[in-house]
Amino acid sequence: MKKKTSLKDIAAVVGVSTALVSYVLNNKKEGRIRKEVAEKIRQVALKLDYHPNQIAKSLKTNRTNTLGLIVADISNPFSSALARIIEDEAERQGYTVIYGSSDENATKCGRLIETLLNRQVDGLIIFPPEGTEDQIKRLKKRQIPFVLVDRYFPGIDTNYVSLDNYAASFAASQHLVEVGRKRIGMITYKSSLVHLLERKRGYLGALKHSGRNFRKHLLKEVSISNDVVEIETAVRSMLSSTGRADAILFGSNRIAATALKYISSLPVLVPQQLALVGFDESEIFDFFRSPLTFIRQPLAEMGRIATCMVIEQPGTQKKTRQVQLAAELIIRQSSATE
Amino acid sequence: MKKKTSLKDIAAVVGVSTALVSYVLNNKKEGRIRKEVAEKIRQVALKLDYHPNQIAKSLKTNRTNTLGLIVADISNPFSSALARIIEDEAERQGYTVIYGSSDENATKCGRLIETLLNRQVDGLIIFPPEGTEDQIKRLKKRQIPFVLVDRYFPGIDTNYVSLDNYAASFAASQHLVEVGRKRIGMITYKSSLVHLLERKRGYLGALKHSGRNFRKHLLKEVSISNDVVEIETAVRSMLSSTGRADAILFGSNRIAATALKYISSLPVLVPQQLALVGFDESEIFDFFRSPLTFIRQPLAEMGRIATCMVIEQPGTQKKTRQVQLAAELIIRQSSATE
DNA sequence: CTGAAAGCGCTTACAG
DNA sequence: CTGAAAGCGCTTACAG
Repeated sequence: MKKKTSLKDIAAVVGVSTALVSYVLNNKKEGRIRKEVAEKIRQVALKLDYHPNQIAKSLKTNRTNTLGLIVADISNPFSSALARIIEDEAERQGYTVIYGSSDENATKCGRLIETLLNRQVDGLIIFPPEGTEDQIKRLKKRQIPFVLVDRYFPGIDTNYVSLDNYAASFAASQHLVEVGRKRIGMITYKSSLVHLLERKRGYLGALKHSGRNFRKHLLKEVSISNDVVEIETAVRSMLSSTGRADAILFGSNRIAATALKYISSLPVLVPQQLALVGFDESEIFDFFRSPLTFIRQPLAEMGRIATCMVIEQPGTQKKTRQVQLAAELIIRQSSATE
Repeated sequence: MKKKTSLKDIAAVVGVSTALVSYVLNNKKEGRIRKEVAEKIRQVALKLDYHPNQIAKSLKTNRTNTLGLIVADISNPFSSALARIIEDEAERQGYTVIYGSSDENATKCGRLIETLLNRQVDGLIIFPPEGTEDQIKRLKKRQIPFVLVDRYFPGIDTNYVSLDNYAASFAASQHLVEVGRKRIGMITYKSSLVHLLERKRGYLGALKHSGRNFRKHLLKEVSISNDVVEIETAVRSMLSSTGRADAILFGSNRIAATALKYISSLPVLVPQQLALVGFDESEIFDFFRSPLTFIRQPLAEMGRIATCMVIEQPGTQKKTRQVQLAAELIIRQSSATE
């Protein structure tokens, strides 16, 4: 790379100090600098194609105007949709974003946090994986501005933006009850992450509320690694047992994708024999033989609020803010009344 | 944020110069520093929870170990899949990545390049939108290490990694000929971007090669903004005219997604009356009533090569490298023999 | 009103 | 062998 032109170069040409150049180019001491000098400086800056070195500026000001984003996996549509919203909102406020994928792995998340912090990001937006409580506590203690998205830890008082997963899951299950389903099942992740626990709790709550019995074999918890065989096995056993499911709620769009592919290959009628509801959105929901009923998360709002929270957060730790957003149940053919 | 501990703090505690601390912590003058001093420094660093400030380091070394990535839209699966591969490869080599979405807009791309450069990225990986020739030339002149991905400009000698789009499109069209299709259509983008021109050229080439006539009404070029109505209109007119299409090749996964949704609503049999082939991958291809035949791009290779190219590129401009990767045609039901 | 000097947190050529 | 000094490219409190 060719050497870039610096304040010093401009100062040398014009015959003033770098300080003066800095003032002029940042419009700092408006009017208090001689017109001709200011004009000359601007001209030379243009001619030498000057572009400020943000790194140097950051070292001095201790602000990088950079946000660190740690998602589960940038190639997952849920993550990348949020990444796009965060990018746009960050740009609007003059920030750029560095990203990393945790793969739901606590160790990798820890490494990522360290890397981003070493790069002096002004704040962190994190989808925390299971087992990262200590990392989050440490961030708090170090007074790093950050906000948790999608999930959070009830035991730690932090900023977060999340869906009201309990209500969303309750509403979806309730809907299945209302369309006359008797044996409603759920496939979700085996995890201690609160958003997933809430989804399970919402499902159980709705069953109880409507006097349905909870049947152990209709609640399947699969590994968060999204193992295809495990999900197919779960579907198969829910549909083969004596009290076979007549409805299934999927705990995530990844689970739904795998399960739907498998169900497509089975001789089961949707929704007649089996009603289905998905969590999150996915283009494939439109292409399943009966377009899927699903729980829509307000991603735009979620991303925007998270970005604003972490940027606005003042140097001095004010009190934390928790936001729970409401989901919307989009009812379509896969859960139509029989 | 609390003040972080710096080399100075450690030096003060131990009673040595910051230089010495730097040497020890970077294992620079191994053995040439007294054991006890080195040990003491390491201990204090640990106790004070020292983490090097990459910003300061960067200012001095003129390297940030950061890559700038400009995709079309991070929320598009094609972009985000590549973003993930680039992230992984960059991490392996000790780099992090800043991203931005151009939305296929030249002005936005220019702004993005400036922003990333001001942040002193060590290199740029770019999906250049239409009309960015001057920006790319400028990058070359400034001797910024960069690599173009997916598309490139034939008139500018740069590094790039792209698909052999001509061959891919030729093979797909040829395949449709071989399964007995007579009136093969294509819906692609109206664009001067070389990868899209090549796709069109491959289609036309295959027709010619097999003695098929090119029929103007069977080649539809739609706006790159992916307008739903425009794509639906294209499909409708290809299927309604007298010489109606009995096969369609889609020029991108976005076009395919919209077209497939529309075709699903029509009383047309796939593949009996209409064979279909898509470009790129998409989960929805599996869910269309006849799983779609598609052209698979070697994304992993593409991302990896691009990342290595931009990192390896030496300070002194060596000669550029161009890579064209071969696609794979995945044949499935949507183009099965009648 | 104007601008020289100090310093952000590092690295490393160079002097002793 | 050991380590003090200079400097990367900026900003801004402060002196004149």
